[in-house]
Amino acid sequence: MSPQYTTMALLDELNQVQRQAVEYTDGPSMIIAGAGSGKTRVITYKIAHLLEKGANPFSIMALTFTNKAAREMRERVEKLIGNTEARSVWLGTFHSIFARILRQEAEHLGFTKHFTIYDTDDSKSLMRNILRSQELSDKIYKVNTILGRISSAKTNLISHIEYNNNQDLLQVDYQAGRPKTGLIYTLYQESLKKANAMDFDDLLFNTNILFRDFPEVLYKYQKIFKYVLVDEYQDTNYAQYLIVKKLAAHNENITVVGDDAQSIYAFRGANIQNILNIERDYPDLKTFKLEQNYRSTQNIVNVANSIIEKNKNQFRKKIWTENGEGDKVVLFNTTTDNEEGNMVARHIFDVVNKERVTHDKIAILYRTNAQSRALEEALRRLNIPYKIFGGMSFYKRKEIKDLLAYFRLVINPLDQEALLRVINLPKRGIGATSLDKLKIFADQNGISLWDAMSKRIREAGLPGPTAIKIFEFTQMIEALRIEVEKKDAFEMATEIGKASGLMQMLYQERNDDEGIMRFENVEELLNGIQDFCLTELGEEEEPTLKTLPVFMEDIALYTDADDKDKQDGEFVSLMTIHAAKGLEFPYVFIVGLEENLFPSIMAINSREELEEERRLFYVALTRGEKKVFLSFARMRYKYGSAMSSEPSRFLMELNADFIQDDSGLITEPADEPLIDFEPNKKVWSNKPARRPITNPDKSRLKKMEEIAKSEPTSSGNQSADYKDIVPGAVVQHQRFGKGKVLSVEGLGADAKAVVFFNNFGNKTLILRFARLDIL
DNA sequence: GTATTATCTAAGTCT
DNA sequence: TAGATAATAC
Repeated sequence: MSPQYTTMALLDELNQVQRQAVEYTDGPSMIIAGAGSGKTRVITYKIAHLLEKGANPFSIMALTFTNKAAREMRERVEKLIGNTEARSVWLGTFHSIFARILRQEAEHLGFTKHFTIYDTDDSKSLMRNILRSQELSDKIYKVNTILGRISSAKTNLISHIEYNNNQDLLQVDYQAGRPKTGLIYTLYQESLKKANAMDFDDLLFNTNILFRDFPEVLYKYQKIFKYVLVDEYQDTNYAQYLIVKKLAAHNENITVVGDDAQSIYAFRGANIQNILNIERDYPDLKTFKLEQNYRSTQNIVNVANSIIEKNKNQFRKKIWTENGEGDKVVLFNTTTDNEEGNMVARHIFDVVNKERVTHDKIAILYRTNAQSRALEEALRRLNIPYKIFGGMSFYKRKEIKDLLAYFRLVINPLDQEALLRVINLPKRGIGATSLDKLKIFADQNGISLWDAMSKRIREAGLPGPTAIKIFEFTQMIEALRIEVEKKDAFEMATEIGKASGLMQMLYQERNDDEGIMRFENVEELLNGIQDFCLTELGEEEEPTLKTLPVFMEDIALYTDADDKDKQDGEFVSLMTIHAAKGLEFPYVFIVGLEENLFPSIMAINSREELEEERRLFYVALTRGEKKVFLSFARMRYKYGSAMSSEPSRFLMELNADFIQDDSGLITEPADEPLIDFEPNKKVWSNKPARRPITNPDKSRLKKMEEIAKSEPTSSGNQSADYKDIVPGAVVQHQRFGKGKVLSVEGLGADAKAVVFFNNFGNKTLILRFARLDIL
């Protein structure tokens, strides 16, 4: 370990306030960090500074909200001080760090260390089962509503027992026509316990229980963690607040970093109050305010400030910058959402060609994931490389979840959701009727479904052949189970794939394009597991066996945004504004600025909700470094039918001085009469005073079209593109990356190509689905 | 028990 | 539109 920097040199890279914040290491502090003010820089330098002062890396806990932020932070600390020490810092998301602690201490709470973490789909499926067993209508007891209610109870540390004793809560449920919500909460928690499983909220809830009921355990961790740092503090909920408070109570070396103006997770229980709480908890709290923005141009900062000023609830502060004035923020509009996509694509085409920037400098941000489709199609038409974050990720695919469910079951046979998912996959003749009987039998005897199947199947009253099939299934799982700690993850995974018959089934189903994709996806998962087993082995630490449970712990809280393959390469990034928090891009497009979309229709009924939407807009704007584009469409497809839309109220709040208004919405009123795209629909009916010009800048538009058309590869329909896929061509695949075409068989969209990818070897791809881009 | 077809309905952001 | 569930036929 040889520090590359001395402490002094390290601190010289900070401005005065940043430096003070970093140097204040003994005692509680809060850093209010405006957008782009070097927040991550301060946290990483503080960790590095602590290490240089001789702190044990194991004594530092740094909590973030996303794995991505955690990884980025770790990399930056490694760069500052050399990596061996940085690797030992407890740096991760709230959920992953406390899942780790919960596994270590699981037996205190009546779980095993191999408990399963249920994702949202598992929770929903479990909830549906409970509603069915209670014969409650899922029309009245909406799965999402009930789960939302349970979730908010848990984040406020209200157990199901307390819930059922709380007259206020019961009253609310009663008046909402859902008097059995409390009972359902109890049944839900009991099911989780029986399944040796926790949902996302339980990870925080149970950590609180652990620290509350086992003071000696709490004390142990209080002594270990001398320094606790929390990123994005404005987005913590009560459960998180209390964990942090308890952990830090012994040493009081707590650093929280946040910005109330960027609080966008109130819907998930985040509580701004936590900022006030911490001031109350630590009367000698030292506060640092970072207000200088190093990221954006003056125009962008000014526009962002003009928006956030409209919020009543905020700690007054204003970010400022010494950066240049820059271009004005561009506002344009289009007739439809598809046209919006086209316009964005053309603007990107223009920016790339004129400003000579690469595609990875550009992001398109939207309010909802559903908006990505129109954008995606438009980008593809102009051959603009892009990557979508969020939405359907690799780990959400059916075939992947199926195999993972087998893994889960082998690790934790009590995992009922996994069991139900795979018991009849491939088909074993175990249908719904048998399972219903078994569930009733298990409930009556107070045992788990797994125990009913594996231990008392004779008593369940099933037809002989069915009982035998079920018993054989449990025997197969048990046999695999014996080996799960002895073999490495890859060996185990392939064995499970084989023994279950799943691989064979998928192999046989490769008769259409989707079948081939499914098989390839599973292959990719197995390759990934192999990589997992190979990496980190042979390093200086003692080589531990990378077992399947270790792999599963690693990916349990993995999300699409963490995908390492997606980090690099020259691609336009598409994501929700929520996902963009903490990121920055030179060019940012914020699309769909329409009423009922942004602000969301769900959030226009109270000032609090509306202010959160406004903060969201503020977050979006402040992602931009050089230039920001805003757009809205006058018509948008929703559930297949066209709906007219009005421009967002937020657009009227923009300070026009810093806007280049191509839409005519906020500057000059239109002189031409309003032209409706559909004569019978009144589009702007509610906004008589401010009428928009109907069309965007036509001359510009036409020119863009010419540029687009002059490009040989972007001249229109997809079939033209297929012609370019010939042996020898270098292509780009969304997941496999760069590759070389070896051979092509067939014609047009249905043709199959064999492509060699550097990282994945030879793949046979159907052109229609492969979406290959010519490089 | 399984495969196919018809019907219904969803509002959103994330670990 | 699309995905999930219910109904129907085999």
